[in-house]
Amino acid sequence: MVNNQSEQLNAVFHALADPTRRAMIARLAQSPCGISELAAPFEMTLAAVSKHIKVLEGAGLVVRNIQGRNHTCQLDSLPMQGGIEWLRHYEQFWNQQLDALTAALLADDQAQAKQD
Amino acid sequence: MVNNQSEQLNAVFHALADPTRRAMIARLAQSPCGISELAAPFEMTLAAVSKHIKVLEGAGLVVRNIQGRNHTCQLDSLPMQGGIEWLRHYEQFWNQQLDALTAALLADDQAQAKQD
DNA sequence: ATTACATTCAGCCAAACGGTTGACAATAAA
DNA sequence: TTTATTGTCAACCGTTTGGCTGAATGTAAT
Repeated sequence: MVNNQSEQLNAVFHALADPTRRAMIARLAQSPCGISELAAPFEMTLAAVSKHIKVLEGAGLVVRNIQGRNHTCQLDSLPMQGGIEWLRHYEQFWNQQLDALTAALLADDQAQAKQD
Repeated sequence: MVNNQSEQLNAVFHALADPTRRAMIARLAQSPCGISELAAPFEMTLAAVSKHIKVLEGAGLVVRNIQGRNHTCQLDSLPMQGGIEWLRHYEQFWNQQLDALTAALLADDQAQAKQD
C-alpha cells in the first residue's frame, strides 16, 4: 500500500502506463474474475500476470478475495478518482487552449475577410 | 512522438507517474517559462531536468520554442484529454460503487432500526 | 576575440521494470 | 493417497529509468 497523496498518484499513473494492466482493468470493469481468466487473453506466463496484478493491487486499483485456491480480483476505481481529479485541473486549461485556438481561427477569418 | 492510441496513453500516464514531472506541469499551467526557471525548484542537475522535459515532450504534453539560447516550454494539455477520457469510463464505475456503498449503509441502518 | 550563459549530449551507475524459468504451497479431485 | 489445478515465490536476464559528471554546442555580452 501507499502512504501519501503523491505516492498514490505515482502508483496509480504508473499502474495505468502499461497496456496489459489497462486491459486487465477493462476486463475487471465488466465483472470480477479469477486470475486464470484474467490471464487468458495475454501471451505471457501466469507468473508475469501475477506480477501485473500485484502492481494493480499495490496502487489500490484491484482487491483480491481468496477462496481456497481461487483468487477473485475485483476493481476498485476509487484510487483512479485521484488521477481524474489531478487531470481535471488541466482539463480546464485544455478548454482554454481550445477557446484560444478558435479565437485565433476566427481572427484569421476576419483578417482574411478584410483582405478580400 | 508516439504513434497509436495505446502508445499515447502509455507515454502520457508514464510521464504523469513522476512527481517532478507533475510539478513541472503544474508550473507550466501557470505560464510558459524557460528551462532554468522550470528547473529552479528542484534539487537536481539541469541535465536531469532536461531529460524530464524530454519525457514530457515525448508524450506531447509540452512543446518547446527555441529563441537563441533560450528555450521556452509551454503546456499542451490535449494529450491529457486522452488520459481523462480513458479514466472517465471508470469514473462511472466508481459512482456505482459509491451508490452500492450508500445503499448497503442504508440497508444496515434499516436493519439496525428494526432491531431497536 | 574572449568570456559568460543556457542548454544539450554522451557515458556512466544503481535501481526498477517486464518478462522468463523452475521450484514450491495449498487446495480440489481421482 | 496420489494426482491435478491454481497460484505464488525466488532467481535470473535484458532494457529502461532517473540521476550524476564532464564535455560540447550555440548564443549573447564585453
